[in-house]
Amino acid sequence: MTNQGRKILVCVAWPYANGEKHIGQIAGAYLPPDIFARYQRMAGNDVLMVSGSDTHGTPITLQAEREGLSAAEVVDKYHELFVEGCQVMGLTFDLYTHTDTQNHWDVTQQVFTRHLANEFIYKEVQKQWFDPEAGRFLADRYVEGSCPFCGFAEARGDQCDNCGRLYDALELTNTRSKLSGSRELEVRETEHFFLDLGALNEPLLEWIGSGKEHWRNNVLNFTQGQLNLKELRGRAITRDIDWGVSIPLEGHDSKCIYVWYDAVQGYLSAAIEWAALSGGRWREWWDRDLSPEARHYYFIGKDNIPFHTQIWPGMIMAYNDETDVEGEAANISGLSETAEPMKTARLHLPYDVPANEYLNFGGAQFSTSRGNVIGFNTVLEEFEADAWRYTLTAMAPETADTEFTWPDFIELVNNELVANWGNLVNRALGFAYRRYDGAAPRPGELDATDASLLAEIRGGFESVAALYEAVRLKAALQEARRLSQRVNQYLNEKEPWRTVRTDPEAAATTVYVTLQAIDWLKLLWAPILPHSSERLHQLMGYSEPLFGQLSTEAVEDARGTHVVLRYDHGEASGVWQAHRLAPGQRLRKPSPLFTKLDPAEVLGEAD
RNA sequence: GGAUCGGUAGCUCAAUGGCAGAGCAAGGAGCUCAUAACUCCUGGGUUACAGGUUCGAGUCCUGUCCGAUCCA
Repeated sequence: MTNQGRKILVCVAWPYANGEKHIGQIAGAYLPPDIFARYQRMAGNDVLMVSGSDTHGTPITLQAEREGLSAAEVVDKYHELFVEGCQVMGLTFDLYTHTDTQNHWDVTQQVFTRHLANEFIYKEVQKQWFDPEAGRFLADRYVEGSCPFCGFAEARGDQCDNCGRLYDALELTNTRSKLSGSRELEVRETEHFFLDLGALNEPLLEWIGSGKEHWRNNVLNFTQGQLNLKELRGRAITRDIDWGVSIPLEGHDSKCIYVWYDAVQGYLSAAIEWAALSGGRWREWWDRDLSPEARHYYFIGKDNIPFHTQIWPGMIMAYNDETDVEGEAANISGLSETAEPMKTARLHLPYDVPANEYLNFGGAQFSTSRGNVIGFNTVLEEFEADAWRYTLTAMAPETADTEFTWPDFIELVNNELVANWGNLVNRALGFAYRRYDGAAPRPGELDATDASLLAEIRGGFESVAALYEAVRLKAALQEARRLSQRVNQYLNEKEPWRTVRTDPEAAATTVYVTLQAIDWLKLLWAPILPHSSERLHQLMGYSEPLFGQLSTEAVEDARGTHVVLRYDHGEASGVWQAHRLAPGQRLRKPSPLFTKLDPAEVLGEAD
C-alpha cells in the first residue's frame, strides 16, 4: 500500500446473516463499492473497503427459530455462505467480518460509554408487553392479538396484515405470546437507554447544508427534507432481549444493545479489526486531525438512507463532542495491541452516500418469503462472475428501481459484452497471434486514423475515470463500451485481413494499434470486469497480475472463532495509466474471454 | 397523513431552460479477421395527465394519477 494516495474508506452496508442474499442486494449495495474501490486503487489511492455480516436483530433470531438452530449457528452458516459468494464474485473487501466479535463488542461498548459521558444518551421508562410464562419482555414481532381498528384476530406487532393500519403494539387486544403461547400477558414498565437525536438535529442540518453538491439528488433532498422538519427524537438503543451486545454498565443483564446502534459502528470496528490483522493504521482513514483529506463513501440501498445520513453521522458527532475530557472511557483498544487506541480521535463524517434504489424481479421486489428470488450464490454456480458484474452494472438502479429479466440478462451478455468487447478481443488477438508468430507486430508510421483512434482511447483514462470517480458506474460502462466500439469501427475501416496481402506494413501497424487500444481498454474495463481483464492481461503477455488476492481465514478472539474475508493488494500491478505496449511483445494463445449464453438453457434456469 | 425520488422510443437509460439522444431489439445494406460476431443506413416519441410562467419547458411552478423508500 503506497503512502501518497488519498485515503478512501469504502463502507459497504452490513447484510443480515439470515439467508442467501439475492442479486438485487448485490446490484444495489455490494457490487458498486467493489467497482469503485478497484478503480480507486488503480488510480493510486489508498483504499480501505470494509463490511461484515450483521449478526444481531430479530431477523437473525427469527431465522434461528425457523431452522431450529441457535442464533450463533445461523450467523456462522449464512456469514460463510456470503463470504463464499464474495470470493467468487471478486468483491475485494480489505476486511469482511461480522458483528459478533470481541473487537466489535469493545468498540460498541466504548462508543456507548462515550455517548453517555458526552450526555447524548438518556434513560426513559417505557411500557411493553411482558410474558410471565416465558419470563421475558416481548418484541413487537413476538406479540399477536386483535387489531384495534378492524378487529382482525391475527394482527401482529405494530401493523395489521388485514387492514394495513399501524398502531402501537400496546393497543392490541386479546394478546398472546408467540414465545410461549401464553394469553396472560401483562404490560410492564421497563427502563431503556435512548440516543438523543433531537439534540443532534441542528448540527446535522448544518452539516448537510454545505459541501454536499456531489451527493445524489434523492439522498440529499430526502435528508434535508427530514432534517428541516426538526422532528428528530430520541431513539431507543437498548431492548429487553438476550441476543446482542451487552450494556457496559452494572445491573442491566436482561437487556442488550439493539442492532441498529451496534451495526452502523461496524464501519469503525472493522477498520480497527483490519488494523489488528494487517498491522495497518486505521486512524489514517478515520481520524479527522491525522488525515483531514480522507474521504468516506457509504454504499447502501435506499431503505438505509436515514441511518447513514442522519443517525450514524449523528452518532459520530455525539462521539466527537469534546465536552468529555480525557478519560479511560474514551480509549478504544480493539482486539489487539497492534491496533492503535482510539483515545480522543475526532472521526470523519460521510463524504458521500451514493445510495441505490432497488433491482426488482417479476414486477415486485425480490422476496425470500414469497419465493420471488434469484440467489447470489446459486447464480454464480451457473454463470461467470463477470457476466453478472456487467449485467448488474448495466441495469444498476442508480436513480430509480429497475427490473431484472432473464431475456435482458441474455441480451446484455450476448449482444453487448460478448459481441462488442469479447469479440473485439477475440478477433484482434486471434488475428495477431496467427499472423505475427504469437507476438505484437512492429508498427510502421502511424497515419491520421491510427493516431486519432489511439488519442480517443487514451482519452478514456480521463473520461471513464471521471465517471468512476463520481460513482456513475452505469455511465462508465457506457463510455467503455463506446470506446470498444470505436476499435471495432477502426478495424472494419482498416481491414488488416485484406492489407496483410497488399500492404504488409500497413497491416502490421493496424494490428499493433488495435492491440495497443485493447491493452488500454482492458484497464478501463477492469473495475467492472476484473476477472476477464486479468485473463486478457495474461493473454497480452504480461506476467504480473492486475489485481491482488482474496483469501479467508479464521480469527479467534474471546467470543469465539469467526471467518473473515481479506483482500491483499500487494501483488497488484494494475495502474490507471496508458502504458505503451512494447512492439514484439510475446502474446499467449488466445481463447474467448466470455462464454456466450444459450437462451434455452438460461430461460430453463428461470423456471 | 408528512418528507423525498421516479414516470422520456418495444426494452434499459441520457439530455447546465435552447433542434428530444445512445445502447439493445426491429427492417435494410456491406464485410468476412472474429463467439452468425463486426460496420453502415433506416424506421421508431402527444417526454404519465391537466393547467401555468417564459421568446422558448422533458427541464421551472400548481394540481392530479401511478410506482418506490423513509417517518408518523
